[in-house]
Amino acid sequence: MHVFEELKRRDSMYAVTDDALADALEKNEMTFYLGIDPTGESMHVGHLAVYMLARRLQAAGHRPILLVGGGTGLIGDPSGKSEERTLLDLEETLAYGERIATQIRRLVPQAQIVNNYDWLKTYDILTFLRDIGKHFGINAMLAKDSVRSRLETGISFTEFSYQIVQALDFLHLYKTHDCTLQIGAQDQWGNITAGLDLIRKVCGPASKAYAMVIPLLTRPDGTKFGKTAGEAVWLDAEKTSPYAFYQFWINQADADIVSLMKRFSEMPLSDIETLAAKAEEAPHLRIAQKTLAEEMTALVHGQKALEQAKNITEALFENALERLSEAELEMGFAGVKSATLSDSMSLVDALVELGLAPSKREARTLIANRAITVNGERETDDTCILDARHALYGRFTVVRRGKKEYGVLKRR
RNA sequence: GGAGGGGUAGCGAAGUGGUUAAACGCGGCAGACUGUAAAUCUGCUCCCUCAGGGUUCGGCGGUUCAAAUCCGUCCCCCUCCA
Repeated sequence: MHVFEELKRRDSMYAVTDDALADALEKNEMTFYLGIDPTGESMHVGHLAVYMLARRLQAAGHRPILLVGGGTGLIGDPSGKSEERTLLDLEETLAYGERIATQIRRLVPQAQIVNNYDWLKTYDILTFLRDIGKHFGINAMLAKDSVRSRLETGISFTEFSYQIVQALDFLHLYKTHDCTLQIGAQDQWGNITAGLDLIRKVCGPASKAYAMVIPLLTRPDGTKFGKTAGEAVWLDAEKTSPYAFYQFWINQADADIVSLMKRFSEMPLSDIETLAAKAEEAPHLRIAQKTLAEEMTALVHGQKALEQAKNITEALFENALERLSEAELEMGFAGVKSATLSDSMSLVDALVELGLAPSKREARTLIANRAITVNGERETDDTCILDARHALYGRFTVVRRGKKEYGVLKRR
């Protein structure tokens, strides 16, 4: 099956500018680009979908350029933002850019990585206004969703200009790298088409460039994909442990998992269908969730981290902490809330200290409600004191609230 | 400008002088069941601390032994009239 058709079937295509793209993708080796503005220190799981698209195109023989928006990040994309953002520092943006580039490199190994700060930083204003600005009609710019939705609440000239700056990227890559396709998420449509318009005006009607955007991830119940308890699921292992990342996928609902597999997994569609059939027959095994969790965790964090995540999952959910080695305990709980303990501490204080309860009073309530477990044993005594007797390997005391929230006390 | 109705905990909504920290529903958090699911059932859900205390019913001021409840005043919302 051809990539274009495959992408359609995988619900990974929301819109393309021109159906001739199907042909172009089939006949040529195209160079395409995908950009991200480094507005934070890590990407999250929501960013992953479009990088999977990049991988698919790459696997189909096309050449990816992954752009880090050190320059555009300094301007601020108004898309999807209801109000003006405060500007980020240059150093901060560049530092974030470094970290994000590292993540990108892992997701799409052989890709070329560029930073638009390199060509935007020296752009002079007269050239910009005369050679570029002339090609942009204010009316068209105002009509873009990203701007129009802000006319009521207000938008600065800086953010208003964002679409031009991003268009400049596409033009630059078109000219210097023969890049003829930009991909992105649905909300980037306006910015991407701005680039196409600019290319056509600067390079003439014979120029040919395309856009392809993926649909937003939506869930049947309308809740947002990519968050657990309101927290974003990050790709950075420091911010979201590989175990938590694995769990995020494991916890996807049956109703969503097949469409998520189509979007994220690199398994052939036929295999996904087979898997979906199996899952429907025996939903309790959650084979689809497990398969996707494994694939995504291995991709983002590597095979070793995946093995750990699975091992920890097994021990935790079978309530068999003793099965974990000292090293596994240490690594497994690396990402969970922890506190150090010199001698002993009351369970109530420990719950507060670990952030598992907001106050001592609520800690007691949780204990009374049978929500608290120490090293896998339910503890219902709110006068319980944690000391050396509770320490696994003489070092770790694992406190759990509810089914999935953990904290660990580490003895010095 | 005039007439009426209303502002109660995250949301919706009872309560119109005293056992009311405030019914009930939703949401949230747990427990049972299960598949780390859904549905269902059960408990908890103003704040802090051990017993006990503190602060709430739009704001402020008053009456009273006692106020979400009565009085004054101010602010905001809705409907109708001008």
